[in-house]
Amino acid sequence: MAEPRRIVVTAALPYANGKIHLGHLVEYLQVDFWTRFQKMRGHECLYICADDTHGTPIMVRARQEGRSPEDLIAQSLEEHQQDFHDFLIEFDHYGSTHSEENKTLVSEIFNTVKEKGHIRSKLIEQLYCEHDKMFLPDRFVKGTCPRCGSTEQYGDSCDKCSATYSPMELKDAQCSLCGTKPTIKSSEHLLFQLQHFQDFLKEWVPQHTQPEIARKMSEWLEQDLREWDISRDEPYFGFKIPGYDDKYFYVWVDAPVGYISSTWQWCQKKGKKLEDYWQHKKAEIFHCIGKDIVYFHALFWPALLSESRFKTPSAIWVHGMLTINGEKMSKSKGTFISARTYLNHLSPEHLRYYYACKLSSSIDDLDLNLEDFTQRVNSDLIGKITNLGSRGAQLLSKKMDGVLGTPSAEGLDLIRYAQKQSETIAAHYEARDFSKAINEIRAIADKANKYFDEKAPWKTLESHPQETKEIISTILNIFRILSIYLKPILPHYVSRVEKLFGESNYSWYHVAQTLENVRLNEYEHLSSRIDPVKVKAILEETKKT
RNA sequence: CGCGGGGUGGAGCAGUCUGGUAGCUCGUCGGGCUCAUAACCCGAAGGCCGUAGGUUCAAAUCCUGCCCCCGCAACCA
Repeated sequence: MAEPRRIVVTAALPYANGKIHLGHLVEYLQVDFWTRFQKMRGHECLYICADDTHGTPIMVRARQEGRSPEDLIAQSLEEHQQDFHDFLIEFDHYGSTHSEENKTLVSEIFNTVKEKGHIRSKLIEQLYCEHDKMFLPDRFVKGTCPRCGSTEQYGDSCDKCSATYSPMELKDAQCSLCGTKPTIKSSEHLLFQLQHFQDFLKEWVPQHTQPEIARKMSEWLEQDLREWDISRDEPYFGFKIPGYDDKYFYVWVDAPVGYISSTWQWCQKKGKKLEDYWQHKKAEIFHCIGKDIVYFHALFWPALLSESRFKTPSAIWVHGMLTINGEKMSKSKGTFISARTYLNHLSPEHLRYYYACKLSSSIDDLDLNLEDFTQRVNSDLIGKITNLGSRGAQLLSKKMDGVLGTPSAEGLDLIRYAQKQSETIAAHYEARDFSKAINEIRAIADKANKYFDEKAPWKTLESHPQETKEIISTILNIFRILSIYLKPILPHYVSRVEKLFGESNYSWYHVAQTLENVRLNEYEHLSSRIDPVKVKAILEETKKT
């Protein structure tokens, strides 16, 4: 085995103002597959995440619910962690951006870029609600589009005619909270001089993102970059900017710093040094994000990091959005399925398997077609793969003595073939082409089923017990190998397979062994078929809530 | 004419860079098997590759226009 790598992988921090839904899971699950795979390969690989807790929406909601923002984010943190846990997502550390560590690092990074001359202040005019006593971000202003006259449009753009404009241009503007007509008020803002990083980013972005993303980013990079407003006025829920009494960091400044501070918390827990993960030249850092938040991660974030003591990321992995039955998730269509609602009816491993079947390293959207989901899980995972173990184990235990024999030469050929796919499948996992990995795995299962059928061992139990056992032992060894390949995706399922064979803690390198003369433990049901009624129940529950 | 991505049998995808009999899985239909979670095996039907043009001996693949879907458009997160 090669020298162990030292890797930190992050998934985007979920916002504390909302529930985890199936769209979020596209990201958290694929990172979970990848990090579990790396760990099986013997590498040090941390899966780091945290709740994103600051900003206007949290403050406003806490105010509406008559409680403190701290109380709200504490509840959210608990719910999020429970959802992730129940989806078998295994973080090495799950923190919060509302932590002392994060506050320290945000201030440190800010002070560094300020000392290097990348911050200037400027008076900025903004809509202000006299009733709610706050400046209004774009999404808190509603009015009529100045171009096409559509009503109920937000402050930044019109979803009817796709015009973009400033909130000041919006006609009949109203505060979306209280309906009051906003006034215009100016205040001092701090601006990060992103344009200082134009050359750096022009070179950096294409080297650290997928080609499609680099093309998209060139839209910004070919123009002159603009300065980025990183301060917000009171009232705001966030960290105060050092040196100012009434200014707060914009949530998108402290959110990505949460990647580092959450790693730092893990280090403290484990007695490790943060430098080894965020500064050491051997360390690899990957950010997995949706295509909706690319510019924060591919422009602002590397620019900030480039002036700090920390490394810029090794790569940014951008994935597409989730659609359900081919359409955007929608509350009105009842397809805004929360993680919890799904879990109330179905096994997390079914969704894990389905997403793995469809995930690649491209930025294409991923469609959760509920009918396809049901069929694919039932046919592939249960019918082809699981059934192989079920047939083999029960044949051996119920009709024979329950002890694995030695495969024949022909059987060994098949086992060797399954073992030989190891590096191909590993390469697909490494490249995050999970769908290709699953294709390879399924192809092995197909061959095994064919072999099973051709040899028909159930017919020769009495007449040729020796050969019969050779065949069943071959099938079970292949089933074992398939399980090892599937372990990053189906951790609980595979732990039951480990138990069946009297083993534990499969690493990737367990595929090289062939099991012989081992007594099987009792066969436990590994996974159930999806009953379409339960899929319907999920949709019904979603419509109700 | 804002930018990027996508549109391939009923469903989900591969193939497009490097033109040359349209491939995989599911589903459907017919047959086989009965060890297994109505699972497994064999066979068949089903596609003018979004659309209209162009280049070429030859286009899903290269070029152009148009339509539809997703995302972005720097103060929503």
